[in-house]
Amino acid sequence: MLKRDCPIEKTLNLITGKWKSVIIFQLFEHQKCRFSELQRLIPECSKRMLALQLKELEKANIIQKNIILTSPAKTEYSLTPYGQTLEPVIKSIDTWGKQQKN
Amino acid sequence: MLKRDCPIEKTLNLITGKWKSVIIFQLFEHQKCRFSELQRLIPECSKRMLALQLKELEKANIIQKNIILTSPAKTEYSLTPYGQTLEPVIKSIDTWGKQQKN
DNA sequence: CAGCATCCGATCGGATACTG
DNA sequence: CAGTATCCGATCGGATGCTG
Repeated sequence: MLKRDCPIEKTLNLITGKWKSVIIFQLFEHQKCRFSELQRLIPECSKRMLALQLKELEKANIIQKNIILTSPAKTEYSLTPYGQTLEPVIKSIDTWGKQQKN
Repeated sequence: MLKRDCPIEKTLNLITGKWKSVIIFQLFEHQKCRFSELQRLIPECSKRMLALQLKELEKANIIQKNIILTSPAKTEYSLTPYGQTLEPVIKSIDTWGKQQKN
C-alpha cells in the first residue's frame, strides 16, 4: 500500500485517507466518541466512509473500539497509546493551518 | 476541493496528494532540483504525475520554477518562502515516522 | 445503533506517444 | 529536457437498502 518506503509517506499514509486526520483530531479533543457522535461531528463524511476509515485506523492500531453490549449495541472509539503519540504531529499540522490567512 | 474547512484538512490538502510531501521533502534536502533530478530521486512517481504534482504545488505557491533558457530548456524547482514555513510540519511528520519500528 | 453489501458514476493514474 | 495529450483499466466513494 505504501507508495514509497520513507518516513514521510509512512506517517502520512496513516493519518490521511479522506477522513482519518479529522477523526484523530476529534478523538484528541473528545477522548471518546460514539459512532453516531462522529457522524454528527463530521457530517461531510458519509456513514460508509466513516466506517471504512475507522476500520483502517483500528487495524493500524491508532484507535480502539469498545463495544457496549446494550440493545441495540453501542460503540465507543478512542485513541490507543500508540495513536496518542501522533499528537505532536497532528498539533503541528493544525497549528500551521491556523497560522495561514485563508 | 477542500473536504472540510478546518486547519488540519487545509494543511494536509497542500502536502498530500500522491507525491507532494516527498517532493517537498526532497526540495528541503536539495534546495534546488531539476525536473529530471526529481524523476531520479522519486522513481516510483511517473513523469505524468510528477508534472501534475509540481504544477499543483506551484499553483499553491509552495514551490517556484525557474526556467533556464538553454536549448533544450531546463528547469529548476525550489521552495518559496511560504513553502519553507512548512518545514516544522514536514520535520514533525518525518521524525514521527523514523521513531516507529516498522 | 452501528455497521455491511451492492451498485455504479466519477475520478485517478499508468502507459504510451507526441512537442518545442 | 521538460513537459502535454489521449486512452483506458483500476480504484474511489456516494446512495441505497439490509442486518443483528
